This record gives sequence, structure tokens and C-alpha cells, in this order.
Amino acid sequence: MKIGELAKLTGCSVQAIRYYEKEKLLPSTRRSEGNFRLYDEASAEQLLFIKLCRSLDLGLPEIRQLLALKRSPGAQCDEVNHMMEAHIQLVDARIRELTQLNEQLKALRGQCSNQRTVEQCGILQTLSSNKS
Amino acid sequence: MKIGELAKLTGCSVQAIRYYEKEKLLPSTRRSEGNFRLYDEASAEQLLFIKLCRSLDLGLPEIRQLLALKRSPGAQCDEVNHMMEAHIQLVDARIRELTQLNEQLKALRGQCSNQRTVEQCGILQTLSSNKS
DNA sequence: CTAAACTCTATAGTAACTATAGAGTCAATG
DNA sequence: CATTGACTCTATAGTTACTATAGAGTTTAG
Repeated sequence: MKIGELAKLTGCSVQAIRYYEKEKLLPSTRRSEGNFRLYDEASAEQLLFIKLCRSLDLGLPEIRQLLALKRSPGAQCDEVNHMMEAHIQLVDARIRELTQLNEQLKALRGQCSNQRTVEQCGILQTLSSNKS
Repeated sequence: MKIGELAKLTGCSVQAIRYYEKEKLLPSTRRSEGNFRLYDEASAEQLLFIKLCRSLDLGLPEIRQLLALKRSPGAQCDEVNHMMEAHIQLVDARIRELTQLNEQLKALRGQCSNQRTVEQCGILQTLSSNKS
């Protein structure tokens, strides 16, 4: 199949597919007479694997590593575990950050009701007081 | 004071300060004889305002808007309220996304214990099953 | 046979900076 | 007084994971 068909099948954009090839997440495929990329079922599977990993917010280097591990099935999978653990820690930390952030934002929100002028705006006043 | 001193005082990097100037978040300052930027107390205050807004994850366009409002104190502050509300919604949504993500990741984590080969790795197997 | 739809490569843009190169400025030291 | 080190200047490239675009070639339907 050609790249457009693969894109439709997997839900990835055509440009993303070409980008993954350039970044070595997908192998260079054979080409048609007219130099069009030609894909098969295996390409689609690998692309879906990549897409799933991306939906878990794994970075391209991490995915490259996972793909390499998949190709050497005799290796120990400690590496996979470590990577996952690190990634979970990262997401956890980001959630904590954002939660704290949201509390600050909601506290701010209470400080200005409509129909006031900027001069009386509690939000701007608070933001201007410079206590971090 | 010179840019390095301002940077130390506010905790911003020198490049960030120059960047904010280029992006019109800080006014162009007067220069010394040798073409060095010279700042005063007001510069420091405005920079701290920007830094606080950034710590709330507001984007530079939003901050530009807030700064403009600060300069026209007679205006209504509905705009400020709207912007804050929109930003809170955004952060809320991102938290929900990440929380869901983290549940998926933690479910994955349980599927591979150490000392197994990649072939037996539950994480890779699950990721390869392609059910989104 | 031609027009539409598709594909190709290469390049620029996104956000908010950081990092670097190469050159100039300034204060203090030998 | 020359020089050294710390600082500053501008301009440019790099970061991430793509998207968007230009300009050219290919394929397919009518």
C-alpha cells in the first residue's frame, strides 16, 4: 500500500510517517517504479506500536529503544522496566506541578469580579505584588 | 544596573531577559556608553511580574495582554477574568489527561518483572497487541 | 488527453527559550 | 600601561515532534 493508505489505516498523518522514517523509527521501505513508498502489514503494525507509545507520551528515543529491544528477544527486559519506571515518575511529577498550579490559579480567580476596572482588579493586583 | 545584575536579582537568565525585550514584554532600555543595557527598579518589578505569570504557565501573548491592561487602569477587567478562566480550564484538562495516562502506565508496569527476557516481557507484549 | 488526486524532497515554522560564536567593553592586576 | 578575566553585545542554531508549504513529478479517472 502507499503512504496515504497507511496513514488512513493507522490514523497517523502522511508527514508523520515520513518523519518517523527519517528518525529511524520506521525502516526505509522499498519504492515503486515512480519512487512512491510501498508498505505492508508489518509496517502498519510497527506504526501502530509507535502510535500507542506516543499516546503514552513516550519520546522518540525511548520508542527507538523499545523497538530495538523487540528485535532482540533474548535480551533481559530490565531496561524496559527502568524506562517505564522513569517515565511514570516524570508524569507523576508533572501532575503534582500542575495540580499545585491550578490551586494558585483558582485562588486568583476569586479575586476579581466582573464590571470592575483594571485598577480595582484583584488578579492584577495580586500578580503585581511580586511575592513569587 | 546591567543585565547580569538584573538576572541575579530576579532569577531570570540573561538570555531570557533579552528574549523578553525582543518579544516586547520588556521595553527597550536606555544603553550605556558602551552599548550595555541599563535597568532600574521598575524593570525588575516588571520582570518579576512576567516571571510570576510564567510560573502560572501563562503564555507570552497572554502576559503581553496583561501588561497592556496594567498600563490602561481605567479599562474593564472582564478580559483578565476570561483569560484566567480559559487558562484554568486548560490546566484542568491537561491534568485529567495525564492522570489517565499514568493509570495506563502503572497498569503496564505490573506486567513485567525483572530477570525475564524481552520475549517474555509483558510490557512489550501488551504494547505490541495494538489495541490502542 | 487532461485534470484531479496523490506522492516526492526540501525547507520553514511552532514555543520559549538555551547554547554558541565572534567581537566589543570594562575593571583590576602585574 | 598592557593584559587578563568577567561581562556584554548581536546573530544564529538547536531543542521536540511534528505541521505546513512550495514546487515538481506520478498515477488514475473520466
